[in-house]
This record gives sequence, C-alpha cells and structure tokens, in this order.
Amino acid sequence: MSERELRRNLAILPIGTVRELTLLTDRQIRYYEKNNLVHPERGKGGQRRFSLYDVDQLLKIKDYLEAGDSIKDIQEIFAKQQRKAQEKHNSQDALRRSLQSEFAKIGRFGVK
Amino acid sequence: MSERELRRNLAILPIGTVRELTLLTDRQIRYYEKNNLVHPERGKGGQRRFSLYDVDQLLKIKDYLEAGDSIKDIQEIFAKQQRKAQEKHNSQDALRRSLQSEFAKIGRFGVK
DNA sequence: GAATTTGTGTTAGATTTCCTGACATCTCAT
DNA sequence: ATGAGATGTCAGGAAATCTAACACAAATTC
Repeated sequence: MSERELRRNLAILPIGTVRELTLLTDRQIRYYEKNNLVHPERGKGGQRRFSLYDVDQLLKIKDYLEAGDSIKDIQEIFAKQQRKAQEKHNSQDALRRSLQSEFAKIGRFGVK
Repeated sequence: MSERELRRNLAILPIGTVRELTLLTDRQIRYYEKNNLVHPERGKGGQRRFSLYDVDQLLKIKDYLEAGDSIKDIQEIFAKQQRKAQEKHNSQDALRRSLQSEFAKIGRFGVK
C-alpha cells in the first residue's frame, strides 16, 4: 500500500468529527456500520475511530440513499466496487511482476 | 488556498489521536499550545481539534527539542519559517497577477 | 552554590463526548 | 392493514477531555 493510501486508511477520527464532515447523525453512522457499509476501528476505550476513507464511504452512502437506493442495494454496489478494485489491484501486481521478470531477463535492473 | 491545503488545515483530530500520532503527552501538547507553537481550534464543547498541519508542527517541535533547542528557540524558528512562507506566497501571488495581466493584454485569456 | 526558570509528571473534579440498548415514529411496499 | 426499513430519541454508564494546581529534576542565572 502506498504512503498516501496508508494515510487515507489511518483510523483517526472520532464520530463527532465524522458527524460534522458528513452531516449525518450518530444514529445513521452507527446503523450503516451495523449493516457493514463502513468498518471503523475501535480505540483503547472502545470508541469508534474512522479513517478518511470511511468518511468518503459515508458520503457515498448518503448520495446513494438520497438517490433512492436501499441499504441492501448499497451493500451490493460496494461489493461490486470491491471486486473491481481487487481485480485492478491484482492486474497491477501481475503487470509489475511481469515487467520485473522481463527486466531481470534483460539483466539491467536487479529484482532485489 | 488549494484544496490540498484546505484538507491539511481542517481541524478534525481530538487530542487523543494526536497523542498517538506524535507520541507526546497531553501535557506536552497543551504546553506547546500555551507557548503559541500550535493553534488547535475548539469544538462546540470547548475541546481541542487539531489539523494534520498541527500534527506536523508537533513532530517538528519534538525534533527541535530533542536536538537541544528551547521553546523560545522554536518560537523564533517558526516565526522565521512563517515569514519565508509568507514571502513565497506573496511572490507566487505577484507572479500570478503579472502573468494574468500579460494574458489580459494579449487578449486571449480573460481575467475572469 | 543558592535561587530561578524550564519542561514535564501527576492528581482532582468538572464537563463533554461516546457507548449500547430499547422503544417510538414514519414511510414504503406488500 | 401489516411489515420491513431507516431514523429519532432517551436513559444510564463509561471514556475522553478540560482547567488548575502542586511537585520536581535539570539547566540557567545571579
């Protein structure tokens, strides 16, 4: 994972901040969590910690709901996006590996 | 200010998160604030809210202190950095303005 | 070398935020 | 009408944060 992705996925925000950033209520945020749409971590005392990625997801949820989609619809939408991201990830990995092995054959860049 | 800068300066982190990110104690963080080295905002109930920029500043403070500098030294260092950033900002503004007025003369790009 | 300053630890009590669980309400679709 | 889905609201408790004060070691100043 890139540095940028790491930062994006750092669980650093309490629910109060997320509430302000998304204009959702605590109730809504917790409900979406219960329905597996977001997955905040928990701090030492058991309080939720959200990442910036979570905030993005919550904003998407908001949009989808306002567009008439149900929680279940959104679960499927996210599952689909998840699969695509995974494929993309895999194909990038594959590309990288094949490029590296090509370079290794040419012998100009070591694959360390 | 750019979108990126805006995000960087958004006051979103409670002191607990900042404590974990910097490995400083609350006491230290508050002391540095009292000495004008960081300037967290306050939430509705009066609790501190730090930005990612604040976190960076705190990490710098930590480095400087470990390097033997005093709080006052750091105040001056920051003041100097502040002035330089300001100058850079101004010169960028000046450049932008002069470019815009050049374009305006040529008449191809309106200065909105 | 005694006195002061500096940076930090620690504690206490009050306030704010967050937690879970339950019950209520409203809107659709059946 | 009935039931499911999404949200509001409330209660009681736990966790996080706040300020102010006292303590203290190390460095600095007189």
